Amino acid sequence: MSKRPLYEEIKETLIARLASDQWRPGELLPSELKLAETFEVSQGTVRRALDELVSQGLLARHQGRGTAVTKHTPFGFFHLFRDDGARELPESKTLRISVNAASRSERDALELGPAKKVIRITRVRYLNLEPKIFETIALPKELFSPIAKLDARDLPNTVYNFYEREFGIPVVGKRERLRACSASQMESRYLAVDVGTSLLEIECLAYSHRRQPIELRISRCLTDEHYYCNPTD
Amino acid sequence: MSKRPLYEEIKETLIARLASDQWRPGELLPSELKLAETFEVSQGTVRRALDELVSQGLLARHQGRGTAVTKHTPFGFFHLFRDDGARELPESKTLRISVNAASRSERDALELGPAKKVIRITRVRYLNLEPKIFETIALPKELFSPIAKLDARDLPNTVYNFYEREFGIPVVGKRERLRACSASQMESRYLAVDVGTSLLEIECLAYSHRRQPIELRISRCLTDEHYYCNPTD
DNA sequence: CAGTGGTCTAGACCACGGA
DNA sequence: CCGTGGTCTAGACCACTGG
Repeated sequence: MSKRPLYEEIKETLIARLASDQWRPGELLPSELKLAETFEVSQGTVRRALDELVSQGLLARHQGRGTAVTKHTPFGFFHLFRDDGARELPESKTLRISVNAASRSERDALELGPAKKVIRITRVRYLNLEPKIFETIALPKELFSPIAKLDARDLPNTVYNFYEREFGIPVVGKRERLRACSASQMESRYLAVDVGTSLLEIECLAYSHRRQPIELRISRCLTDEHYYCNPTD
Repeated sequence: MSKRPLYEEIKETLIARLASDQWRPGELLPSELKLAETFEVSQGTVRRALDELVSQGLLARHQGRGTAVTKHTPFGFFHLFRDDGARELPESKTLRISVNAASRSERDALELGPAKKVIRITRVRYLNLEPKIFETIALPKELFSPIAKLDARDLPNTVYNFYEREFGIPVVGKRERLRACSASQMESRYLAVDVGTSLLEIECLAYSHRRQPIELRISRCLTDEHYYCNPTD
């Protein structure tokens, strides 16, 4: 006997099935009527559950066609805009892939036990062919160990899709924290600016279903010609 | 004859009435049943309109009591957190209130014609008693001219509430753009740091109903002990 | 064309708040 | 206690998609 609304339970069940890959991204779910039958509720109730999952970005509805699992990892997930408001897709050049002991902050963010290891990826990202972002990515080694053996050239530049395609781990959410910082020696070299130049630091923690943390990414951005805009609309 | 959904029209009507101050912040709207009668639709339809206004933050519902107009201008509108995750309320010290010709960027953001004037307010904001933010606020003079005559000491530090209370102009939304920048001489003096120190610049455009721009605010923040976190959750 | 989601109705019962 | 919003049902008709 639970006192929770039916649509909450249905939502949870659907999320669990999504997490267990019962339906693949792009695939169509059963129709509302079908779902209503199987859950033994009315169409309106299942509709409410679906609506909330849509607003969470997990599903997408198409009138006349059906309800589909979103291929996650939108871009639209990339929040740097040119000063004139245009958006540009970044190119990436991976510098290095290595395995290290997780730092304190990485353990905290990724919820790793002590002595756990992370795969660390460093890369430079280009906007309009100019180096603008110096990026460090930390991944739990237990989840992604095959990546450690990859050649830097073979890492695709849209890694979220890669995680989903190769490991079945979709990124469904993120949390970002922003600060100002100063360019280190290495950053200054790769971004072709003076040491100490002001950079925008974006610390982004990506997580999958059940809010399991997947990736900690620290991007340090030159914002001389770009700005960060959050998705508040 | 419009082909738009009924709840959209109802939503628009309600927004118009809110904009015209038919109901004051904190006041209770008529019940769903009453509204359904007056609009000659079913309760479910009016409910959907209300739900969307709630998710836009214009209304708040309370089971057993009714649906109320939100007093806008939350805090929760303030996005700087201490590194340990705690949130602090900023104190303010207003330095100067003046009237100037609007700059190019102010005219663009506030949608002002040429030769229009703005009221410009500069202030320092303190977190935990330490100066952390240097802030410049630009307001269209036509909307807020009484402010120009105010003594700097008389400006409250939660100005959004002030706009709503004194001018009947509620802030219902904002758009933020972030960059890294370097402390100018004046900023370095008030924030007690070296010239050139990296600061986080938050450019915030606040608007009222019908997306009318109200205020352009540029906050330059020391992020040595704080971070910015956007409301993506 | 059949099947889907999108809108809308008119009821029902419950949980909560305030008088 | 009554009136409120919160949930849920079982229908209806429409608009769109695809074969």
